[in-house]
Amino acid sequence: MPKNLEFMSDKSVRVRFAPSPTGPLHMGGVRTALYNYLFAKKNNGTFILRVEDTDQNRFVEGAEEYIIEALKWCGITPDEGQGIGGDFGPYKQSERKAMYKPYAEELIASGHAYYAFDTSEDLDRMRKQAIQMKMPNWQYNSVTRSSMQNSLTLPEDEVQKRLQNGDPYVIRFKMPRNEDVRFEDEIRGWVVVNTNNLDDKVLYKSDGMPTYHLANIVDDHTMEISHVIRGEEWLPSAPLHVLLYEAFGWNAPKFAHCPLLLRPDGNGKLSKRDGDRLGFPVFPIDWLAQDGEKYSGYREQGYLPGAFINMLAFLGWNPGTTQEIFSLEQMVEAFSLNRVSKAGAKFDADKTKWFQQQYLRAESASSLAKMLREEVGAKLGEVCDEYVEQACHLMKERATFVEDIYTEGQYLFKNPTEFDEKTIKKKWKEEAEELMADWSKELDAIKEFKSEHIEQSFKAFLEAKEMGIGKVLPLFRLVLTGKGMGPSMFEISALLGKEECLERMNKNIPTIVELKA
RNA sequence: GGCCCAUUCGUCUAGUGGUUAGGACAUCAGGUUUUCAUCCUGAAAACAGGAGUUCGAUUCUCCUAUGGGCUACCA
Repeated sequence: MPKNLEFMSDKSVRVRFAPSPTGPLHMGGVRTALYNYLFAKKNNGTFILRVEDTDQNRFVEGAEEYIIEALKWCGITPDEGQGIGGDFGPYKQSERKAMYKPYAEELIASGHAYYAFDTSEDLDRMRKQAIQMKMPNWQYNSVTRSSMQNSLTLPEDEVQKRLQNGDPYVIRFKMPRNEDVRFEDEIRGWVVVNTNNLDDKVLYKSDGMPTYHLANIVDDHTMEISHVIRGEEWLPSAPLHVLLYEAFGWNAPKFAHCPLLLRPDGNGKLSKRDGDRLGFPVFPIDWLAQDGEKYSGYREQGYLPGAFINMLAFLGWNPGTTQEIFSLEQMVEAFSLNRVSKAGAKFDADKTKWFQQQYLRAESASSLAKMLREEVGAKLGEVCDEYVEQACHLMKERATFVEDIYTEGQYLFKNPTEFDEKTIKKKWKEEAEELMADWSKELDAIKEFKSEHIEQSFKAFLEAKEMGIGKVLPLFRLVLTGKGMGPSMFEISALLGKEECLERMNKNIPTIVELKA
């Protein structure tokens, strides 16, 4: 029996990716989105994008657009949600603002929440005092709330007066005392927390916005979310969420907390600054911060989206077989939450490159040619598509990025101006000039200028000269390409064509002779 | 500090009481190649420690250590 069958049985699968637009989405977030997407598709479900912008202070211009574009580049586009639409909108919490207050009030009416009038300054003072008394963890909770300014301690008419006055207030969850909250996480199994360790979280802020906790529960419920798949950093607040569902009398969705992405060096979770410091991107696509600082992305570094996604998926998930290269469709087929690992995974830049190399190699010469044109465009000069395609064919085995095809194989597009010193030193002997001049004549005599004919002619030339291939071919390579290494010289010369070859022989032999002297 | 989560080669991981502890990346050594890359072959490399449970623990339980997360009117 398929392991996911249980999810298909009662209600349909609806999952959401719910980032907040406080900046660019980093690769950890992309992976969470990916797991949501894979899970949804695997179970014929719906993948929803919801924007959690309840913190007006942290709003960053362009972040929402960035998220949508990044997901699009990765190929994990939502079925429903912000920027797409659907029957459960709006999908941006600031646009749902009006609907949260009644829910908060419902909780007050049922005794699960209360008004609190303490200001941020009051709370700061409490915390500082506590630290001075060597109690570093002051919390607004079942014991401290009795000495604070709230609707549990103040007389009813005083509460009403303050509310009518428009005094600022928040609504807090009344955390029950000494209760074990338990839930079964799809990845971790049973998690148990005692409510004595939990505080009276603010549900509704004095600015009229809900906090993440309230908005999250209300939205997940009203959007009929079946599974909450999110990062491990949410695990500590999951018990609160479970309690909230209970307080509302709603069925809670299933939870799955994914392991975090860790930095490859040292400790801690992967963060914004690690990338450019350690020499790899942490973002899917470039992000230009408002202070002008640029954070680089995989897309602009030349990674193929498939490679990026494949690599990400394997940071914390595996199919249980030895197959490592998976298209998005194959991943959907193979995915299941119970094969997601529990421990955090250190990001590995080398393996990422390896994935990229595999994906590049899997591309056809013609699609590589197309990409190369898009990337380096005019630098290629006036060459036909077929030529570019051949160049890609020759270079792709030794390239990691599309751009490498050009940077490593510039000589395919123009006569080299630089000649590898080491090769000159090692291979260019006294007789080289004459040898190459003779070979030039042989080249000129080749009627059908094809790889196999050039090779035949070359072999004959070697025999006539009674010389080994290792003495002569590197010289030919040096003259034509300026390099000491690369693809087959016969294929290169065939691609360049007779005319170009002869011209380079004429021009470059004297240049090298001069360099040698 | 408190709470929660985690712990197999350097890294990502397979493994669910009995295995020569498997694979991949990286590393190293051979082979192929004019060369480089690719490719092929091979090598080195791990169950954090300690108690239990058991005929037998990498696998189950507990403790310790280490790592990580959370601890805001942020998400």
